Amino acid sequence: MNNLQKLAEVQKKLSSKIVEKPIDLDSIKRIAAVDVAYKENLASASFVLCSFPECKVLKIKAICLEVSYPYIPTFFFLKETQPILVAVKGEDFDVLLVEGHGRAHPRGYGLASHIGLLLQKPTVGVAKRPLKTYPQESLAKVGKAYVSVGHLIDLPSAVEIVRVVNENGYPAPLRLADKESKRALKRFLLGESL
DNA sequence: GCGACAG
DNA sequence: ATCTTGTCGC
Repeated sequence: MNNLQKLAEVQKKLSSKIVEKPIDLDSIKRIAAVDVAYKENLASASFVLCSFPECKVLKIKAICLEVSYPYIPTFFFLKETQPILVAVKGEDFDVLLVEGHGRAHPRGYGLASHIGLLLQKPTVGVAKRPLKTYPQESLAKVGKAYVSVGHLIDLPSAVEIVRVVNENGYPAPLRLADKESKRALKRFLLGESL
């Protein structure tokens, strides 16, 4: 059995630890989002915190790191987990939006689930495109976004949350995170060249 | 040559 | 994800 097959087995095992349960939207006061941008071997992970449900920006930041793993389809978490953990370290929020899938994954364990399990915080997977295969009923479409459970939340709650912060078909916090990670990356590279 | 699945 | 100008459309 090769390393990827072993890693796939790990995903299957961790998948059973994912908890799906409804969340009272009234208990959510702060929603966060993370995204990562790249430039060759450099990764820039951003963290955006917004009020909920108003969705006003409370905090925004980004960190730069060396890329440690390549992107391998269905093993996306391998490449983005480290940057995200560093960006989220020390931060607090009630629910986290992650760019990528959660349970809507061949083995029911995408990046959003992995981050949720590691942080033991509610996470929602939000992707621009669906994967080829995923568990039935695990994926929902909200605007242009494909939503799935990351951890400590259920699909109806995840869908409602994404609907509330939806802006032109995509959750505002994630759109901001995407912008910020790219902006920080360019700023970092420019700074290095001076 | 075959397949080509998030970012 | 990233490489990339103008261009078509709401």
